[in-house]
Order: sequence, then structure tokens, then C-alpha cells
Amino acid sequence: MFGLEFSFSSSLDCVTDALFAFQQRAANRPKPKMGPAAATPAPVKLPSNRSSSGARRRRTRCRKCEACLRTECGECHFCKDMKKFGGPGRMKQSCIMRQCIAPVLPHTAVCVVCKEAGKEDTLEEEEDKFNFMLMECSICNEIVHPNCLKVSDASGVVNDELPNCWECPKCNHAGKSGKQKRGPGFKYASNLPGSLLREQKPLKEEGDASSAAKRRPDREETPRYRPEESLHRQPPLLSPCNLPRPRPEDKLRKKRKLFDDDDDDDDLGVRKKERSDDPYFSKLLPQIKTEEDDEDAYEDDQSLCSSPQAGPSSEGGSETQEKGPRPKARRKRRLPNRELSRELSKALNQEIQKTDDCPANENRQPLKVEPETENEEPKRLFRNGTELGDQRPHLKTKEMNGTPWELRHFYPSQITPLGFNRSTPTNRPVPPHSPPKCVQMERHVIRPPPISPPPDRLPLKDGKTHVIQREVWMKVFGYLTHQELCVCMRVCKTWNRWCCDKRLWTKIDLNRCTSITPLMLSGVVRRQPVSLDLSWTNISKKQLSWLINRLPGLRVLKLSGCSWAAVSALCTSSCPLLRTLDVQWVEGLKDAQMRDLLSPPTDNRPGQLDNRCKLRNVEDLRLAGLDITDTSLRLISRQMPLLSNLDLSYCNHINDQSVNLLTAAGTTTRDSLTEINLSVCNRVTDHSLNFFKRCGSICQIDLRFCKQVTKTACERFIAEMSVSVPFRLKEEKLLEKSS
DNA sequence: AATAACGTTCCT
DNA sequence: AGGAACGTTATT
Repeated sequence: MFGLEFSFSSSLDCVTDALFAFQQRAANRPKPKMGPAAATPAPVKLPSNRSSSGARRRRTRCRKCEACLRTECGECHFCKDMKKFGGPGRMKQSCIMRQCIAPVLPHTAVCVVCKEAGKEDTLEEEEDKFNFMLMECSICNEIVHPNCLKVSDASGVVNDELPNCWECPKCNHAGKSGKQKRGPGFKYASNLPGSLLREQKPLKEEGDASSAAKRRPDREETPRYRPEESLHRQPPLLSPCNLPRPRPEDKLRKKRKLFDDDDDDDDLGVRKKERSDDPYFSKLLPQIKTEEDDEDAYEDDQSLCSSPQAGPSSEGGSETQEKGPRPKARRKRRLPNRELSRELSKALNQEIQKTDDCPANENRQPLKVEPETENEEPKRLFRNGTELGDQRPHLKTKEMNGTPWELRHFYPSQITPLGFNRSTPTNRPVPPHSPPKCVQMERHVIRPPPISPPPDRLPLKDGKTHVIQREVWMKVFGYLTHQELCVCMRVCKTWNRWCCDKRLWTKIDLNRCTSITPLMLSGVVRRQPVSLDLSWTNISKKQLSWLINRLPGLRVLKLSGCSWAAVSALCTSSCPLLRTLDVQWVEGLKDAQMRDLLSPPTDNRPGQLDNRCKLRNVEDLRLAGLDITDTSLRLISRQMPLLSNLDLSYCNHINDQSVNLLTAAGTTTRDSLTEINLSVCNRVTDHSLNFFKRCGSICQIDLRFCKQVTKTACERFIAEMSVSVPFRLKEEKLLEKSS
């Protein structure tokens, strides 16, 4: 009732709100500050004549995204606060796993001009749909039908990331950016692990991709020098050079669309030509609709933008925009496509090489070169390939090559919920896209792939559709590498959407991508992988935390070679579905840290539902190269009842007693363990083999390079086990169940 | 009317 | 700066 009254006057608002708040919180909080400054500008719909900075309309769940469709985890911070989970209910926040990735305007939202709701559903044409859908300005917060606006000398900038969000023509024209530029629907900014802002560096040279590629990775800790990294030179790398190259002489004119911009012509012509030059495309898709071309051009911007030095950074763009003409200029003047491609290729090559070679790191920053005493030797052993099993999938050329590139293209084209992009009522020189994604990452917004379902068939120019259905295409796409998929995503809007299907991205490999950028992270979230490899990356804690919270379906997480600072994100983030956790060679991960990783949430009160380990469902745990002792193993055997595969290779503190612990009566690991890797554990002796006899499910015991394990003992083990379970020596000191 | 939870303020 | 609290909105 209070709300009803004071929503009509902002000044009254202040007073009543403060009073009300005072009464409300007397018990829990110190007295609130009084006066206008302390007043809460409630997110009440204000009178529409407050046009320049009206109150923002609160958004609500889309109820369609993956997060919305989940059930509450019951484990996260916010769940535990909920009354239903026994909490006090003070925080009133959504389960962290259920935080909507595409919050929508409420049903009650209406156009400020005509007072009517969105009418896009009644229309067929996309242009009409756009003009009659409600658009909320992220600057002034006004909600209008674009069609109801009379402004003609400027146009709106659609924010592709958030449904029904743009910077309205008025604000855009007025050059407003302001503090409100953050835009609506960004509730996570304060609740979730911090800003990714610092991942961005100010733009040095517009479009200077080569310098971008040479940038110094930005992270909490400098990457460590890894002896092995320099030892793993990769063969020449694939790169966007493999893409058809645009030719400068190609100046085909693109089909003009109602809302097209002028300055995309070069890119578009070139790209179209590219496509028609390619016999593959020209045969397969002779008549594909090309309206999405300027999106492709944007993609290039995006790619460049993804490197910290590229693209306007800074929150809300206000700084950059006010400092000079740079952002505008950048948007206006595009590099000719060829130049762009070349720069991009160069940048990517360097990026890839940097990922590859340690020297690339060396020339950029002071490295924290650590005296790798104990671990150095083992690492050298590791480098010689796969004899120790498939330890290093990331060294496969294909994956190594594909990764950095494909991630730079994670944001190929931008599609609004209605598949209508850059819809600008009038022509204007500036590409009417939303701010570059790096800026949006700073706003912590990651939006899912387009909300509207992708078309079932490919639209052709003549208005018909291609005979082959999407699912058939999907089967074809299923044969492509991620790299190739990224190429496909540039073909057209439809392919772009199809290729973003998460079925095609169940495994994402960023192994050794030394600089994880916000763009990459958002690309990952959009694809919702089941398996994610971030090994040997410079990912930061905040990034990882942010990521995990948005990957509710993640089953496999590889973090080998990352810093403990980053990995510690797992202590606070919940990933109950995780089955495989790889934290090999994580610097600083010792017993104390293992305890943090494995211990139940500390703020659990007695009798509360969840005192279970956050990683209780892990079946495959890779701890190679860690300085952990029996203390950790005790925890592991207690907290991971499903643990089947345990890698303790290169753990110098592991000994027979450790094995005893894992296989002791009463432990779950005794029966759950099927494979254990103890290679290069020099304290393990023949005696351990006796302990393994009591493991009911053990199938593989890797004792290679254990100095104190003898071949004789292995043979004796086989002989003694032969009564019940036949074993064999697959290699020296590598025991394997034979059957 | 009840429930969920968005977005801002306040506290540490 | 990060997190807790809480008024208030949106939906059922």
C-alpha cells in the first residue's frame, strides 16, 4: 500500500521509503541514513514524462532458458537462504543455477507513447515485428514501440544480448551514455563474482589486431613458466588464413535492406563474393538469403574486440566515448574486409602461437619463473607423449589449432530475439549494433542463443526454403570440427543459429589458450558445453566462478595447470553435476586447499540439509603433480563415494599408507575405484599391491616409473589375483584387468 | 493473498 | 568492492 502511494512522486518516495525502511529493518540493521540521498529509488514505473531518466522497468524470468527450466539446486548460497531450504529467507534471491539468462519485460509493460503492449506477435514481417515490439532503452529506460517514435535523425542501437533492449534513438542521438548505460536486467552484477571489467584493456589502436594479439594476458597472477610448454612446439597452425580470402577488387553491391547501413558495403560485397567464389557454397546454397551479411562484418569487429586491447572498453562506454572520437570513429570507419582479415589472421596466428609456445609469453611480461624442483622432472617425463595414457589431449594438433580461433569467433553474428538485428528506422553512418561484446561482458551479461527457435529450413532468396531440413544439416554439422563450424556460422544467419546448437559443442577445449577473454567466456556460456577444458589457461577466479555458475550442466571440468587462485572458485561455486575434475599441476593446491575444495559448505548450520561435499559426484579425479598427502586422501575417500578413476601420478607424497587409506575397510573408494594412476610416485612400494587386492572393482593400476615397485611384485599380484580376477601386465608395472 | 525474486542500498 | 539485506514488483 505504501508502494501505491509513493510511486507517484519521487520526492515523497524518498521520505516514505526511508521511513518505511526504518520501521522494517529496525531489528536487523543499524538505522538507515535519512534524507534524499539515502532514499531508495524504488524501481517503480514512473510517469512517462520523466523521459530522460525514468525508472527502469523490472524484468522477469523468460522461463524458457536452460537456467529457468532447472530446479533449485538447494545448495547455493541463495537456496540456503530460502525458507524452503531452512534458511532465514532474507536474501530473496533466485537460485544461482536458475538465474535467467534472458530476462524479459513483464507482461504488464506498455509503450510509453501509445500505452499498448508489444504487438509483434500479430505481424509477419520482421521489420514490422521490430517496429511493433516493445523496446526498452537501457539509458533512459523508456519502453516504446519503435514505430511510435517520431525521431528521424538518429536511430536506436539494439542490444542483442537482452530481449527488447536498445539504446533508443533519442539517447543514441544525444550521444548519451551515462551511468545508466549498464542497461536493464543486470541483476547479477552485484551478486555474482565480480566484474570482468578488468579483463579488458583500453583500446590502443583501433583494429590493430596484431598488437592485440601481442597483448599481455591480464590476470590475477602472471602465468607461470612451465618448462614443458616450450618443449611442445606445434606444427604449423591452421588459422583463418584458411578461410577464403576476400579480394579488394570485389565491390559487389549488396542487396539493400530496409534498415541497412551504408558502411557495410565493402565487407558485404566481399563476403558475398567469397561465398559465391566457393564452389562448395555456390553449389549448395546458390540462393541463400544474404541479409545477415552485415552481421558478419560485425563479427569481425567482435573478434578483434575480443582481445583486451581492442574495442572500446570501460564501463558503459562513457569514459571512452567522452575521451575522444575513438569508439564512434571505430564504428564508422571499418577496415576493408581484406585488411581486417589479414590483421585478424595475423593476430590469431600470434595468439595461437602464444598459446603454444612459451616464448610468446616471455616477450610480453615478466614471468614468475619458479624453481620447479620436484615437479620439473615429472613434467619432462610427461611431455613424451601418450605412453602414460591420454593425459594430454590438448596436445593434439587439431584441438590446439582450433581453439583460439574458434573462440574468437564465438560471437559470429548478432541476432535479436526476433532474429532481427540492427533494425534501425533510418539510415545512419554508425553500425547500429549494440556496444561491442567486451563492453557487455563488463556488464556481466551473457545472453543465450536467440530465443526464437531457429528455422527448420533455410530461407532462400525467392521466399522459398531449402529442401534439406535443419536436422539433416545438423547431422552434417556434427561431422565438422569446431573450427569448421565457426566458418559455417559466417555463412548466413540461419546457419549461424544452427551451428550454435549446444549439441555441436558438448566439448569445448580452451586448453592453453593463455588469455581467456570475456568474449570467450560468453561464447562458452552460450554453447553450454558438457565438457570444458581450461587447462593451462590464465583464467582468473572471478572468471571461473562466473563461468561455473552459468554452466549448470557441466560434467567435465579440466583445470590442470591453472592457479589455485583460480581453481579456488570451486570452493564457493556449486557444480553438483560434475563428474570429472582435472586439477593436475595446479600450483599451490595442497592439503589445505584440498580441504577447502572438498569440505562441505562452512556456513551450514546443524541440522541443515546440506553438509555434503560440493564435489560428491565426482567419479574421475585427476590430481597428478600435486603435493598432497594422506590428509587429502582421507577426505577424498570420505567425500567422494562415486570415485572411480583417480590419478595421483607425480604425487611425491603418496605412499603405501595412502593406498592403504584408499582401500581400507569401510571406505567407499575401496569398492568404487576402478582405475588408479600412481605412476612416478616414488614412495609407493610393492606393498601397495597387497592393498589393491581388497579392491572389488579395480581394473587398472598404473605403477609405471615407481622406483620402489618391482616387476616381480606385479607378477606376484597377477598370480595371486588370477583365482578371482585375471590381471595382466599391459606394460611394465601397468596392471590391467584382462577380460 | 502468497510466492518468487529484481534491483538498489547499506554495511563491512 | 563484495556481499547481505530488503522494499517492492511480477506472477500465480
